[in-house]
Amino acid sequence: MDRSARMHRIWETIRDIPEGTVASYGQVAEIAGIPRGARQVGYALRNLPAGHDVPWHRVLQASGRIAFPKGSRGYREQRKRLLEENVAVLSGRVDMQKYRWQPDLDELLWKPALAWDEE
DNA sequence: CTGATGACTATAG
DNA sequence: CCTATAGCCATCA
Repeated sequence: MDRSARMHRIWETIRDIPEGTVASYGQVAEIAGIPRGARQVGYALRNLPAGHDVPWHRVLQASGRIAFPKGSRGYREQRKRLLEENVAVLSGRVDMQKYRWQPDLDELLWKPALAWDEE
């Protein structure tokens, strides 16, 4: 699997995160079929093409914190987008227990199945 | 090839 | 809560 395919797979996975829910970088990586690939998820997001429709703001650190430095432009933008879809952000943090995305069994099985074909 | 980097994570103090 | 540390791993210079 090359760099481009991996990034596309990550972006696709993030597109599946429903409005009003969130996921951690590590969770996105696992679902995308890239174990221990949290940093690669960060890399893929950093390289989003212009005009994308990827809901990047629904991806947070495992602790529920926004990855951008507090007060930075990205931080403010992400916080704003989360609040817009009713996800509470208190002190730069989201309650993961409450908002964590829980994929259907369908997605958990179907997605990895696609990954196997491309090895 | 080698070392530095980072939208990460878990653990310890 | 915060800093430090150690793993992690694809990219990049």
